[in-house]
Amino acid sequence: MPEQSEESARERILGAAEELFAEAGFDATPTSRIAERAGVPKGLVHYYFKRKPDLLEALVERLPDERIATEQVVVAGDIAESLHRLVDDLDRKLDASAVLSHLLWREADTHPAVLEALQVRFDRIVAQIREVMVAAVPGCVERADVDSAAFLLASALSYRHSVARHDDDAPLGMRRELDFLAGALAAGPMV
Amino acid sequence: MPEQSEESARERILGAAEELFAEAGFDATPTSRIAERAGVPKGLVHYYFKRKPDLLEALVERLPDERIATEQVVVAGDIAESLHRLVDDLDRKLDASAVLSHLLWREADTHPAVLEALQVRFDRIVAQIREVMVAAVPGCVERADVDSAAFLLASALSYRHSVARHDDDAPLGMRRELDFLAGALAAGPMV
Amino acid sequence: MPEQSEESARERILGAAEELFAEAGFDATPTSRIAERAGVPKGLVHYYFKRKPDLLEALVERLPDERIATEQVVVAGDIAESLHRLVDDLDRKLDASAVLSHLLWREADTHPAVLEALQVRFDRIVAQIREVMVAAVPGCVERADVDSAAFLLASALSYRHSVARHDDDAPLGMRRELDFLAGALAAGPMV
Amino acid sequence: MPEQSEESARERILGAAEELFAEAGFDATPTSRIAERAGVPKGLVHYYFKRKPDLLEALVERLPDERIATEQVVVAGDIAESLHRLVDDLDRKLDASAVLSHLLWREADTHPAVLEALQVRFDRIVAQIREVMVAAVPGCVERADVDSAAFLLASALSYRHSVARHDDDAPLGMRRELDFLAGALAAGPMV
DNA sequence: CATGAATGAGATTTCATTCAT
DNA sequence: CATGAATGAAATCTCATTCAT
Repeated sequence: MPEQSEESARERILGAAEELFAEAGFDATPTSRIAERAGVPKGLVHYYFKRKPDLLEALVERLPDERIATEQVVVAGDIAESLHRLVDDLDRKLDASAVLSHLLWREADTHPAVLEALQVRFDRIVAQIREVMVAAVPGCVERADVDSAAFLLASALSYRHSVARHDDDAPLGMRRELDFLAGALAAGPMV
Repeated sequence: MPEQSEESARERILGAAEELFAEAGFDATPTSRIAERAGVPKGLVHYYFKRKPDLLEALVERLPDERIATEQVVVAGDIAESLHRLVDDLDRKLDASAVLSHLLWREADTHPAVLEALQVRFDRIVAQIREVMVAAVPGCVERADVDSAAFLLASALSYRHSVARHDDDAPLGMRRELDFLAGALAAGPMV
Repeated sequence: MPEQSEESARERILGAAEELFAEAGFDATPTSRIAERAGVPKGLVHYYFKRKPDLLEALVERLPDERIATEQVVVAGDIAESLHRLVDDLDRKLDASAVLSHLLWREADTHPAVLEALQVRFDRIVAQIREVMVAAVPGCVERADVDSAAFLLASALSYRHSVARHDDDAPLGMRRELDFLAGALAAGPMV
Repeated sequence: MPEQSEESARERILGAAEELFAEAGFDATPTSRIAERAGVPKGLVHYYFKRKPDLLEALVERLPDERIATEQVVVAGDIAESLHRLVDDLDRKLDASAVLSHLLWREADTHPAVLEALQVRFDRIVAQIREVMVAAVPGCVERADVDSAAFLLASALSYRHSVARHDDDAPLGMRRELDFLAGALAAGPMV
């Protein structure tokens, strides 16, 4: 007899696991505490997830697809503005699953399924940034520069959303950095 | 009676702990396994480190100071070359304690002492990059641009050394990105 | 909706239980695995057999009656041949329920109903062997010798069918032993 | 601080395990009950025996060697008496480890180490009986008859000590059967 | 009738920590 | 100083059984 049956018991368990794993880490979170927070009996956790790592795998599968339609953020000819809009959108989507993202970063080391999911995601973000840059730059632009800028930006984004989130007082935006990158790209091929 | 007494038993314990924590995480590493790998009896671990977290704290104190003398890497007027030399040096120093860095990053969430050490280290790297940039740029340069570039570079460096280290096939160097940043800074204030 | 409804679901459950109990023992076999092998939902096992031990009792009731018509195996005057035929028949019948026999023997210790069934069966076999011996021996024969021989033969038979079945390379027949016993009985009363 | 330190804690644990396994079987005996009966904390059982099956293996290694000096039981020329003395000695030795023997028989199915130990033991008993028979028979004797008789007797002995032990009212001795076998052998080659 | 989600007691196992020697 | 037996709290996982549908 489920107590708060709005959400299915399975869903409540996953939610509780996500929170607790993010708070204390995978290993430091007993399944009993997950059950407690989810408001279900201890046995039910293992009924749905035979082994504890299965919880992690299920969480990976809940990772939202943060793909963004390139044409919706590109402002033709204005790299800086295009990047702002892209980063805004990415931030929003990444924030929506911030807890999840962070916990996965922590567990990537020891859980291959998690590691793979994260690498796929990073590559997707790099590709997306590159796409927007190319679409926004008016004339032609050095492909190597675009790659460099995209890699730097993706690193900074990922870094902030996974590692540097502890630094609560840091401003979320990256306006300064985006302007800098946009300017560098607009300046055309460096000699 | 220590078996391989070249290193002190205490040192061997710390070395074993560093390896094992990095491999499997702090929580997933039993002190008994640390003793085993260090080749010391189980009791000795707790003799030197009363509580398990004491091992982590001792490891933090082993963090080498990767400060680099600015004047040794700066090539006046050549930002790109200066950054290359700086990143080379940083990479070398960070790599020397790569395992340690990574493990600390993993445990930052739950061990405040570790978190603080990491933030101090990140800030130190940003400052150092900024110093080198300022010293290398010939004329004046927008302070905001230097800050942006330094932040982006420090992010990418930290990201690689803590998180992205799994990606074995990625080239360690960042030549392309460094050239790009150097060019952007050399181009002078963006409009 | 039974999937392979040739056999009734109840029958398939008993068959699966017999196999699994024999493979791993009663305690080490979860009812869920019985359901799985039988191809029925988990709930159905407990629907037909309220408690797990009920499965064992139902299996005991399936023990075939291996009684053999004495007159069909006795070759008057030829003890050896008579015993051969008897043992052949018994082997066939016991083999038909070999799995069941073995599992019951394993569980006899802890399930009184099973123990009783096995003792009844052993006594029946002794009696049957005795009957055949008496019918086959031409003249008179020491009753004590018949008893001894019957007991020895029943022991060897039971031993093989319950315990020693692991020894796959042992020949099933006991020709040598039967000839020996027949000769001993034929030799008349020992002094 | 051991409570009854006459016997070592490890020894008390093995003793308790032997008793309980024999009473209820391996699977039905929780390690917690073993600890309880041994008068040690639960953790100590797993300190000495990492996995539960390790307890069984340790018990197998405690199996006494019931070898008997042939020359001590043989009464030259008197097969019956020789067999009596042998069986008496074997009974005594087997009885000394009766509980252990029986429990091992039960678990042979699922624990290969146990199975092997038991087969070795059975073969040893057959060989010993054969030796005594050959030494006691005055003239020459058919080798096949000796083999048959030895196999029958070993079966009956093993059967009684492992399986048929439930039958408390059965007399332990086998005087009748031994006399019968001795007579059969003494009668010389059967035709 | 049949089902499978739900339950909770309890089993095995792990492990940091203590402490007598 | 150093050791490893001892301890017990707690973790993961299993499973017979119940019951609403």
